[in-house]
Amino acid sequence: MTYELLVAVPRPFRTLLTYSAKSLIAPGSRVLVPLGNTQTIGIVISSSQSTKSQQDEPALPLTYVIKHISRLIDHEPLLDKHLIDFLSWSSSYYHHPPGEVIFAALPTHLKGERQLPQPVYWTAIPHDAAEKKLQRAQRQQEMYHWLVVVDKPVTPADIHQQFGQGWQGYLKGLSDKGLAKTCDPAPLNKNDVAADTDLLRLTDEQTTCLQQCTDWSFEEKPQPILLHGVTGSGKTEIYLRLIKLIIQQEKQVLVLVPEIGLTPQLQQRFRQFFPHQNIVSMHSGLNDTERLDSWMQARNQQADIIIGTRSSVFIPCPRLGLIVIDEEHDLSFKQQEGFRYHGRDLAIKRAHMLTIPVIMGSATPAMESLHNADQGRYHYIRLNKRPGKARQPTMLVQDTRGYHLKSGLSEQTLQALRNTLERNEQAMVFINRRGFAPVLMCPACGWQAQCPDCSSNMTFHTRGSRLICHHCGTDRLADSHCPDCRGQQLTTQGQGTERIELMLQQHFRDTDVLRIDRDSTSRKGELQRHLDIVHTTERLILVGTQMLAKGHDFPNLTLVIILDIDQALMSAEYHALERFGQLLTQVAGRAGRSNKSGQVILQTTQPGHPVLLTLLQQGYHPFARQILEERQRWQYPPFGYQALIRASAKDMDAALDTLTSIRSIMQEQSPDITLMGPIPAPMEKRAGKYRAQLLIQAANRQTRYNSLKHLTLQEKNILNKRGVRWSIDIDPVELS
DNA sequence: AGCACGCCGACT
DNA sequence: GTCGGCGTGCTC
Repeated sequence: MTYELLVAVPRPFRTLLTYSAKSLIAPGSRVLVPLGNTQTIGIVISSSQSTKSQQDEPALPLTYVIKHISRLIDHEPLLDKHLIDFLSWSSSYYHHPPGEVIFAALPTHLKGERQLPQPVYWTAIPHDAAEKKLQRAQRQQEMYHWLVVVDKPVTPADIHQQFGQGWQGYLKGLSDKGLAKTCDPAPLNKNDVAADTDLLRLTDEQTTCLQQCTDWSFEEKPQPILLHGVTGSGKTEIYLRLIKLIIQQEKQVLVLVPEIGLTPQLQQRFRQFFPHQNIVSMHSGLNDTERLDSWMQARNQQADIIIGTRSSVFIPCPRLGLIVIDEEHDLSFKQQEGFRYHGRDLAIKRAHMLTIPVIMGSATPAMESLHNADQGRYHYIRLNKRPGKARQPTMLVQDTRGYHLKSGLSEQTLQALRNTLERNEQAMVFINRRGFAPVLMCPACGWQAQCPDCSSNMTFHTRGSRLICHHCGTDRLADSHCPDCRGQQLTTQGQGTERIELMLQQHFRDTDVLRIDRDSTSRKGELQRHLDIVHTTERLILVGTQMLAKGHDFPNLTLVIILDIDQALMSAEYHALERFGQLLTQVAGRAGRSNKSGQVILQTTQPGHPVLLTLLQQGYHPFARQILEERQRWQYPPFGYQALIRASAKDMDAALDTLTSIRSIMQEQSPDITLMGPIPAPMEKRAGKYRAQLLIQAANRQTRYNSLKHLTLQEKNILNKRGVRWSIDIDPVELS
């Protein structure tokens, strides 16, 4: 008797491969299989009795010989049925090869043949003479006391967190002395959840909101909840209390946060609220072993709460009861290369497949989410009040047309800065461009420093007088004179954080100017050091990029100045306005958070921009309405459904030719889709490759799916030469 | 993605 | 005469 397996291998194949095996293998298990003339790891997706023995004639004659697997690696499956179904769905939705999708969900260590680690727990062995035995071993004594006090089985990860480097030695010491042993895991403690005194801290608005979210969450078929809460309105407090209810039902909770959202403060708040729960995290700051540990704890149901960035949406959680998505509008939920999934959208799908609630929060919800709420597909609730006396800041538009700007700031803006500093308060200048100036040019002949590998200017950085390309990282010493006409002194044009910093230092000699951007905070812990300075210095000017917009609380900040927004207002990219509105609202939320009133100044040459005025005068929601109306007129998302096919090659024509071929294949089969392009990408050349794109728009998901499914089936018929690489991006958020 | 096969330039 | 350049095509 033989069995037939469908196996996903980590290769860009559009299909699963068929292998035979002598026994039935549980789906989700790893197998080693022959592929070509090598071996590779695969994950079994399905397993069935071979049809070969039953019928003499197969329905379709096979054009290949089915090979036998080399060996089974796992004795228990890594992934459960739900996760396999969820990953398969993701693979179809994004038209991405199933094997690559499945392997994207595995921690690095499990992508090979390494054995699944067995969970280990340690506990203290009570002993009367323990004190005496440990007299001369200070750290071992501390560890023993800790194990006794904790009074439950702990994992090596817990011990590591508590005792840091050298924990293995101390533990071994205890074990050798008969004072610690391995044991079975502890049962989950559903009753010791959170301190009840915390409930007293909710405001009336929060209490009502929590009640509503609770009711919605416990509906028979819960719909996603969109929690629209202004900055500082306490969305986290709602999440925590909703999570508590789910934990009490002995379920697990997955919390998705943006890439920079997983701050020590957030983890601290969770640990404080859930002192008895096992909280694990999953983010880019962990090494492969730590990631494996978190993954295993989630899979083995030891972790009650998993906090992580977008890839955490794929973590196995056998008892998942709730998904929380914080800052759901954040762009970092969308993977921008390879398997281009959206963590938020997949989280909603996963919750739907499991019939569990999902709550997503934001001060500036994404247009798609607001639209889904409008359509009744999501529940929608608001939190409008900031705690304490904090009020919304006043907004001032500063028309800079026809003014001579002193390195970017108008005289009125400088005056507002002066006033703020005189009151011993902090000001922040926000400019979304790092470096000194985006252009280095020759005033005589017009030459500009260009990146050799990208179609973009190189940014001038003062540190070491260098030119850096912000798209590919090319970095070289800046020219001292024009390479074309040899003569003149070169000049810079435009401004970045460094130039604003320098100008402010010269202008306000008695005030500290602190710059916060990727360049000034690249070293580990540097951002935290900078933030500490902000908290301990009364009077200060902060200069920075969008790093400043996210989550940090600056109590003494009362003035926010926003520069260089015209690009967003005039951009051809329809997402730019939405992003600008979100950024402005988030940045403005930094001003006047305690009992001081805040002011926001916006310098622009477009003071009459209608959407800008709506945002400033009426707020985010009316602004969003206006954008949605505009999108509806053009049938742009969320009213239409897009996919972007990107191609890159060593020359532009090759890329365009491939896309033209794709276009004709799609057009033939799907007359009901709109095809735009192919055109060269807005940035034609990047990192030495020419890039082109073809935009597909459909009236519904089904049409989009069918047209792209047809394309992938016709893959072999695409005219493709000269090393053209192409890929599909579903629901693109960046058309560059 | 790997890995092999395959047909054209500068080397012991 | 061969080593190796990476274009093309296949993997159950």
